[in-house]
Formats: sequence, structure tokens, C-alpha cells
Amino acid sequence: MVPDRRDLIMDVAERLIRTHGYNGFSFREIAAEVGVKSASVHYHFPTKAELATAVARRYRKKFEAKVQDAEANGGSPVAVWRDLFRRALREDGRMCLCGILAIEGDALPAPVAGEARAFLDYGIRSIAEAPDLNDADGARVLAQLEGAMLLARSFGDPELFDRATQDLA
Amino acid sequence: MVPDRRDLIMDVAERLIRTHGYNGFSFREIAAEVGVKSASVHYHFPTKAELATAVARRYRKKFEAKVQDAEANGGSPVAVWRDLFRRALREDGRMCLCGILAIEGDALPAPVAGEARAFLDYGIRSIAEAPDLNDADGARVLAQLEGAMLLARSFGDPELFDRATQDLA
DNA sequence: GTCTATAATTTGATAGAC
DNA sequence: GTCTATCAAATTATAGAC
Repeated sequence: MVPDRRDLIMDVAERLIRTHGYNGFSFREIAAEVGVKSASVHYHFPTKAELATAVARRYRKKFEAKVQDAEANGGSPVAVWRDLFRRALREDGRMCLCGILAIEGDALPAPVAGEARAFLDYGIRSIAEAPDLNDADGARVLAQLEGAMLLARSFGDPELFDRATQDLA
Repeated sequence: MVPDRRDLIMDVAERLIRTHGYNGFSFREIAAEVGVKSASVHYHFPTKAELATAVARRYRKKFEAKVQDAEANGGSPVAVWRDLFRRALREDGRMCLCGILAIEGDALPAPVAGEARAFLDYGIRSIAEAPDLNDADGARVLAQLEGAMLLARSFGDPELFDRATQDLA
């Protein structure tokens, strides 16, 4: 299943947002990496807000599928979420897309901020489904995971994520 | 002690960065809020990188002073850090300046990213000085605090910070 | 110190040919 | 679907008058 052009554009956009944030990438930058002109990117996604919203929604859906898959294989929600973030950090050195979008917050078009919020909301509820955990625990654990990615990214050290979350393993 | 123009520019810049991030504010925006023209802002801070670096350094120094002051009054490092972030979130609804700069990471001029890293490094070491805590605990607690601010900001709900960090109180 | 004016570049977005 | 060409606006930054 070869990714079509639309998917490829979203792949590049996701990587750029996770590196520079919403205000830190441009249509021309995406176009250059894909190997087309910026007008072609606009053909697939008329506005920047629509592109970012589509990227955030795909990220959330993919993440939800991964969580459900891992939990079906017997993992606890806390361990599953930690492992998913840990692997993403190791593989591409980038933090959670929705964490960075959440921080840029109300400076973003409403649909983009809404998708980020929906991701975090799912995270809190999903983690809170673990035995003996409540909603406040879900928020506590997700906060620790997002913050640990923030630290690891600032220091360029994936192991800092491991140390900051070793109590969740 | 009336703040001079230079301080006022830094005040506005700090607020804007904490709302929109480094790539989300402009000299003209600062100038408009201060009541001058953008060329005057350039007189005080020749480049955007220098302005952001100065703002981040001042933020770090002020925070260090607040931490030392609160600890001198008998607070434990964990409680002191939680309380300082909690109050900032309540007072102006904005998260840690260096948290947002850390996330934008390598997309930033090196001196700016360096100041953010220095703040986080101080946070980890400062918290780890609490009795019975080590460096990994410092990273864990700071991660939880930065992540809790991220969540509270995304949902526009300061109480979410309280719930996500109630175990640190 | 602040201003006007402007340079040089980048941005998001559109029109229309192919 | 992709291109060339272009637009209007915004950006960082500088020169020089006052």
C-alpha cells in the first residue's frame, strides 16, 4: 500500500509540526520536501488550518488504534501509553503532535486546537480506565508523559524520558 | 520603581511568547501594545533572538529568586515549585515560558533554546534537593508540572492543573 | 530614543494554462 | 493534479531625520 500524495503531504506536515509547531512550517517547506510546488499542496488542502486539522485528526485516530491494539494484547493503559510515547521519541526524536499543538493553544485556528484537546481528553479517559485509577490519575499520568517528552526534547536526550517516567513502567 | 521602556518591552514579549510561542509574536505586535513603533523595539533589542534570550534569562532569574525565597520560608522544593506554577496559571492563565520554548526546541535560535534548557536543568536539580529525592525524581516532578500546565492550558481550565498535581501538594 | 520610510524576504492563497 | 505567475500582507531588520 503505497501512500498517495495526500498521505505523503500529511506525513511531511506532521513531522514539521512536531519539530517547529504550527507557526513554524510553511506550504513551501512541505512542497519542497514532497517534491512539488506549494500550489499543489493547496490543491489537496486549501488552507493551512485544514491541513493541520487533518493531520491532528489522523494522528489521534492512529494513536487510538495503537492503544486499543496494545491493550488487546494485555497491556495496562499506563504502560501502553508510556511505551507508545517512548517509542515515538526513540524512533524520530519528536514529541507528541497534540502536546505541541496544545501548548500553542488559543493562537491556533479553533478546529486545530479542538483536535489537540480531543486527543488529550481521550488520553485522560483511556488511562483512567486502568484498575484503581480515577480521572485525576489519568490527568496526572498524561501530564507526566507529555512533560517528560518536553524535557527529553529540550535536552536532546530520550533517556531523560525514561528516567522521568520510570515509576510508570 | 516604575519599569523603564526596556522592561516594559520584555513584559509584553514574555506575555506574548507564553501565549503564542516564539514563532507566534512579532516586533510590530509588541510595539503596538507598548505604544511605540517597531523600530523603537529594535533600538532596545536589535534582533528577535536577543529579545527572546533576554526575556528567558530574566524569567529564569526571577524564578530562581522566588524559589529561594519560598524555600527560605520553610517550603519543600516540590510544594514550592507546584505553588509557583499554580499561581502563575491562576493569575494570567499562561504556562511556563521555558516549557513552551523547550517544546519549540531546535527550531529556535541556539541562545534561546539554551536559556530554556538552563531553566529546566535548574528545576530538576532544585526539586531533587528535597529529602529522599534523587535526580530522576526531580525530572519526574518537573515533567508532571510542565505537563499539567499544558493540559490546563489546552482545556482552559486551571483546576485541571490542580487535579493532575494533587499528589504533589 | 523615537520616528518615517523602506529594503528584502517569506507567507498563505488564488487564477489560469496544460 | 501540477505547474507558472502573481498577489496582498506580514515579517525581521536597517538608514537616517529629528
